[in-house]
Amino acid sequence: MENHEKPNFGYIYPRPAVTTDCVIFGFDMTDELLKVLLIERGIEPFKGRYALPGGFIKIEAKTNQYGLVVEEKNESLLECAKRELKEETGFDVQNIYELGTWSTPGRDPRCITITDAYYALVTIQPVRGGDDAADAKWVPLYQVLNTIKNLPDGMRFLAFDHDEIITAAHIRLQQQLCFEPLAFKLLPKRFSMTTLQKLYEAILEKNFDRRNFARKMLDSGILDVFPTESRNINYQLNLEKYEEFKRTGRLSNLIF
Amino acid sequence: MENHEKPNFGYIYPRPAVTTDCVIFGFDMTDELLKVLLIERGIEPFKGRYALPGGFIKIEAKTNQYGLVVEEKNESLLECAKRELKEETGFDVQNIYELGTWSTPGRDPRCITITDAYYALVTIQPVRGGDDAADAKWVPLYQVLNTIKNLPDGMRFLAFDHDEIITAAHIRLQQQLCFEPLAFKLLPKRFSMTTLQKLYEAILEKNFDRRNFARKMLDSGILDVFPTESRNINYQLNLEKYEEFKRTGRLSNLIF
DNA sequence: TGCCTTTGTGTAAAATTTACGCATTTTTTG
DNA sequence: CAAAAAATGCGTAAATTTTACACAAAGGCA
Repeated sequence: MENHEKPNFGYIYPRPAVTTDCVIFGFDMTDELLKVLLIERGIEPFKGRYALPGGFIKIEAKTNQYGLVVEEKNESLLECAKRELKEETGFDVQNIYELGTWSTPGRDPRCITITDAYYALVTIQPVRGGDDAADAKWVPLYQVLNTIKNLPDGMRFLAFDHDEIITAAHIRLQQQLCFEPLAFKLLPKRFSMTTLQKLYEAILEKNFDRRNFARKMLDSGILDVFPTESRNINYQLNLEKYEEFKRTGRLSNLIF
Repeated sequence: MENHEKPNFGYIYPRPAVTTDCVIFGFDMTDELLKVLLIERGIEPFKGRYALPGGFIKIEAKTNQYGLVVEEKNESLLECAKRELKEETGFDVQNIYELGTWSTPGRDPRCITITDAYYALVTIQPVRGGDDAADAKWVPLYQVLNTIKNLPDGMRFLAFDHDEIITAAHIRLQQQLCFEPLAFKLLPKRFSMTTLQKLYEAILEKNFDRRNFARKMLDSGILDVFPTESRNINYQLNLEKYEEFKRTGRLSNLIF
């Protein structure tokens, strides 16, 4: 990382540095809050501020005896995002989606840096005894967004332009919920209807009628039903039926 | 452009080259087809093949007497996309949206290149006597997509990975149509209801009932009505009312 | 045990979507 | 130019979906 803080000596045709950043969403079933995973920065710039996990793309250049580049190997941006996530938070993320690029001149004080932002959905482990990744912290999304919204003009809460990225990620998550069964990726395999509803409410910032919500979900046919020991019922997403529903059904049936 | 074809001599910490590409959509009212603007490449690689307009991001680096970079100026990726569009096609594009990045290793035979793809919506000028931009060509989208779909495994129609980009752009356009009045940006200010319907049908690849389509559009309240000399009626998007509708109305009312 | 909360199951009214009918104007074509 | 064909404006009735709300049974808690 520190490599890139140096000016690019002797490089006549400048290229921007390229990073990835990732908004990791998790649904905390204990307090029913949608949360994001933030990292406290240990180095400048923005030392001590919270930031999205991320880092520079890895390119391995092999040079011959004359210093000429004879072979280059790079990872894709998606691979970069996954690798950085694993390194910084320990998460092996499956459900990760591209959000967009941020490239405003001056966004990184060190050098010209463009970032490709992602968002990922994980299930927060109910028992999290001591984080692997030091300084990683689950923060309620609404707290972050409110803080950002109420900031004086020109002030920022997170490092770099991560305020903008996290705001955009939330909007995207809301929209994406209309086309994909994203919510289920934030839950354990089986869940109660109430939990599912709380999650939808947390993401969309709306409240739904309990009975209408359940009917809509069940009528869509994408859920398998599992009785529990108690009177309660658990549900599980049936992926085949969901794909079928996407093809034949009215997608707007899942828009609330 | 050719600058970047050289290996980056002596640059110890390699960075990828960064480009933008853009899928320009236009609706041809003469034949009621959704079209995309393609450029025939005049240079290698992929000389003679069609490609999306685009190019490398501009960074101006000032070096001092010792060759150290003392100041860098860059454009944002969006600015880059707009500039390349203007240069290559003559279009001064207003309605342009980010699509995503493509960064698969090896996608550019010259060097490690990642591209940030955009899609733009323009009104095709009814009279286009000779294109400003040589070798720029409006091609029916369905023709391009069909060609791509029916290609033998491993074969490509457009240069680079532009097959994938154009396919993704179409899907995005379809989805975006549910949240934004995108279609109107492909039409002249005033248009007939039939034209609007044909455009929706072209984008979504579905047919609608004429009377139901018109009612849905008119009931949403986002259109202003203008009589013509003949019995026919013309319409025009009312942006204020559309914003109002986005806030208060059910967005799915505009999903077909 | 009694009270409160949560969960499962409905039902009726309102709103929306869908599927057409028909007369009139405009365009096409022999 | 006139007849046929296609396009346009204005409807209505049935089917479906959404919304609003009632009530009984099960579980948690003082």
